[in-house]
Amino acid sequence: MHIKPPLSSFIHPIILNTKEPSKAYFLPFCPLLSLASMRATKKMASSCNEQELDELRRGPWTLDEDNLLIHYITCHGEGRWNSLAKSSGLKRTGKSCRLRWLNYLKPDVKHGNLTPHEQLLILELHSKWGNRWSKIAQHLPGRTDNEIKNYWRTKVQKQARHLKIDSNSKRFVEALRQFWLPRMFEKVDHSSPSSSTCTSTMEVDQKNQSPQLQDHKGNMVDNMNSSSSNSESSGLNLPYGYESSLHSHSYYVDCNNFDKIGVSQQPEMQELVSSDMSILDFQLTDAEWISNGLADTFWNMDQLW
DNA sequence: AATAGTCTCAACCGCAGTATC
DNA sequence: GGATACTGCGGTTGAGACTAT
Repeated sequence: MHIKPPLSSFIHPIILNTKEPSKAYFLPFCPLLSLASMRATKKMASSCNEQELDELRRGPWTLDEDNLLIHYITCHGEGRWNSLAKSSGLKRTGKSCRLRWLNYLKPDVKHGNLTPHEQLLILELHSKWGNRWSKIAQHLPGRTDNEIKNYWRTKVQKQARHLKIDSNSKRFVEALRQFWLPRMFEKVDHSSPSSSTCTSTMEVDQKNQSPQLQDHKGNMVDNMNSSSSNSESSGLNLPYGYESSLHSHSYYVDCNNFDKIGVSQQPEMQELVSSDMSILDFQLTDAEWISNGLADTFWNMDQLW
């Protein structure tokens, strides 16, 4: 396929970073395509004639295709994807072009691992909205719904499987709040230069708790009490802005002052804090399941992140 | 080194909502 | 108002990379 080179003045950064495109294949020669999916493709692209359908490409995009799409959108703008697909010379559906642009080629799309901030935000927002990936993605600039969805499936659901808990269950949500969110706060704290002078009580508590949780199964409540009393007796003014108190069968994080902490200086987090959601404000009423080794599992799962 | 199992993530699919004719 | 086209969303798939045996 001969494709005009992109404008000399236009060098898209993603082209420099993109993976070596996998071998591309044309629809009629693709052994991986089932008859059903070919039919589906034909049905989907109902506006195309038979010959066009036979030439429609699927599968990974090549560098040339990427360049062509970028070049076309640079000149004509995005949107009207079906006509774009036809006019650009790409043998792709409009849907495919749109997806490639929005998820990968668009200049403001971030690539690379999610930051602790972003991971925290995803956990928070998913607790609030569930699998509303696009809505969640709106609060993470540069991240796509697809990326967030993949993150959830590969990282979060993996943890759920590991724990043998349904990731949609209340128990799992509680586990997230109980263990992950504090850990994420800790990570955010470490990763945020602006908050480097802060010492989170949660962090202190966790440093104290973690080995105990790992080494002494079944003593969770006592540990909690111990930690709680430390926290309370010290009368700490939580520099992190939230209070953590641990009671015999409950674990309570007060986010009343949450807006003072580093992480919540981000607009998205401020929105969360100001919302009616009290995501960090939870009571653990069923503590025994944690003491049955769940905590161990959680605390040992940093390696998975 | 070979093989099997697992993980990641780009891409696809079906569907629903909206726009246009 | 109905038909058709377009767009966007969430769920799913599968190729390639990675890891364990």
